[in-house]
Amino acid sequence: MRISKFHLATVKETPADADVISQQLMLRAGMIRKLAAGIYSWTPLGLRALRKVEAIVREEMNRAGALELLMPSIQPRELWEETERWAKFGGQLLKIKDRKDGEFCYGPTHEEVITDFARNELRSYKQLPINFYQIQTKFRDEIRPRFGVMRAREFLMKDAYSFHLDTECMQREYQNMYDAYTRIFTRLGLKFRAVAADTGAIGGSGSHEFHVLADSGEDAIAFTSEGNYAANVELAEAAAPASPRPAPTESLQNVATPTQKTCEEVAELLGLPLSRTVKSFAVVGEQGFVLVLVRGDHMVNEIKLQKIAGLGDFRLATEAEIVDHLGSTPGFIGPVAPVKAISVIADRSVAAMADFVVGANQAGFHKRGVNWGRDLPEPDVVADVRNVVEGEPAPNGAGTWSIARGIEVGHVFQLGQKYAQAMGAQVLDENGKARTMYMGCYGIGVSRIVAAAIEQNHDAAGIIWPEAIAPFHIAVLPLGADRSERVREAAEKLYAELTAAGLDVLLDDRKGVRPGAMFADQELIGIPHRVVVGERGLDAGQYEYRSRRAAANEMKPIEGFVDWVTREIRK
RNA sequence: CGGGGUAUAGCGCAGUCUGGUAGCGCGCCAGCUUUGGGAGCUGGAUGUCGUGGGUUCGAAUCCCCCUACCCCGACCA
Repeated sequence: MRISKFHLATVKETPADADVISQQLMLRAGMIRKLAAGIYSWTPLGLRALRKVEAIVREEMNRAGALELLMPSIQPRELWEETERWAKFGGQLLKIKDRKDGEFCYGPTHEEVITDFARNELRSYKQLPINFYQIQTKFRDEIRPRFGVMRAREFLMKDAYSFHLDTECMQREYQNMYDAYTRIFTRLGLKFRAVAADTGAIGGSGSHEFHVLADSGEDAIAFTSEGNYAANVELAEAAAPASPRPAPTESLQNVATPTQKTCEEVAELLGLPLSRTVKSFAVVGEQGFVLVLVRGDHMVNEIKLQKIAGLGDFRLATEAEIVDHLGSTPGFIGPVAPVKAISVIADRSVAAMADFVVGANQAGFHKRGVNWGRDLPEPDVVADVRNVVEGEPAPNGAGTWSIARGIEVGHVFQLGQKYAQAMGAQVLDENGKARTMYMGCYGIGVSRIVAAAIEQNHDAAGIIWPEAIAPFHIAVLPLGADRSERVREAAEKLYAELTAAGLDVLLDDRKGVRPGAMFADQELIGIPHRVVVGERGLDAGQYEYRSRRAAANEMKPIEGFVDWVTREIRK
């Protein structure tokens, strides 16, 4: 591609409303343009990167035996009523009406459509197992779209759905997809990690997420020092306390904490370690007001909390409810002597504490020397309801937990019969008996991968594309071509040869563009290789080659250069 | 949805408090010079000051409504 015939639209200034590096660089490089909140156009440059990701995903899905199809993005309400997700999916579902007032949604995912397709197409166990996939635009009306295409409302997704007669078969395909995903992210040149995950709104039994590792990632993932187990922090289990609860040594007393509301402030005032304080988190569940207790140095894990019987879809308590049940405003609340009956859920670490500090349910006061059984009843529920922290022991002798940040780019689920059951997707087995199919589903955020790759690979000058995603493999930069017929001809010849070798080549044939601007553009848009053609080099029979990751030029003989650089790029 | 903020040229911003000719930088166009790390000079084009209403002789500026966008919290590929 010649830049003179391409739409290269780089800018020097960082757009004001871009707050992560990938979004800044994609805008500066001219890869994407915002149309509305969370809705982007892909420019010719950006689309080249997107298509490369898409091509690798498609190749590996095909290699793994999945069949590509394409389903509609607009889906009728009736289908979503069958699984009760028209209501359950909530505000993320973009609902639209046609001219006859018929109700539709823009597909955020395709379990309903594919299950409908499968129940119509699949009649016999002989047609199973089968795995259908598509690469298609999805729309999720995110509460808060941000970070450019990393968390957009409209995005490109590869979604696959497999159908099976039994669980074992489903699990084999799950493993097959897990392996295909591993190949995909490896080929894309990304540092990634598969982690055990919560199933969320999609549902089902088993699930893994694939995360691109990057410090700017929105997700925390936990992995053990022994045994190679990794999980989303939402799921990572905290080991039960090793030692039993000590006997009380202090008596219960009120202490004045006039302005100290947080555990940190209270611990500092009392000269106690943060781990001696207890945080009280007020929620309202199906069975009323609940106080959740975790240690002052821990964080409540709301996903774990949701799984506790009787809580269901809990919500944070309002300030009025807190005052009503405990007699105090937030900041000084605790489980001792509530005004009204409440239930108490204690994290396992809290249940094993003695002589701890809690809010006194009185503004300006906390209680210290608090002990279970003596000063308040034993907790109603003791469970693991907190996030694990860096360095703490992992369960089952798996060493210690470490925490890293990741960007979720893939997710595989064993759905079981959830959708097939709700929608009556059955086939006849070898005995002529109707059996409900088992399903798996497997997603990859194609557009998100482009952003994630940048988060993981950039420097002060711009993007550094992994070879597999780069919109162009190599840039040819002629210096002084406006004055030198020789340079112009040599660059044209090199461009033709590299193109003939099957590479995606960008030739900077713009008139009157000075060298500094050429270099800056090539580095910003992240072309992994560049070759400078100038009078200096031609006199010496050399090109100046530079890898995007290198700090200096290498002089390469013109003779044999195309072969050499083609091998560099292909390896 | 709750809280906070912004809206002025293609982009980044000043001007608003204290009402009176709409500005700066980058980019864009033309010419000349320059040419190995985002060139210099000269000249030029570009705005319903987010929308609607009000106050006023006069509104980017003051008041009201609306809308869009951004940031912080509960979601997910």
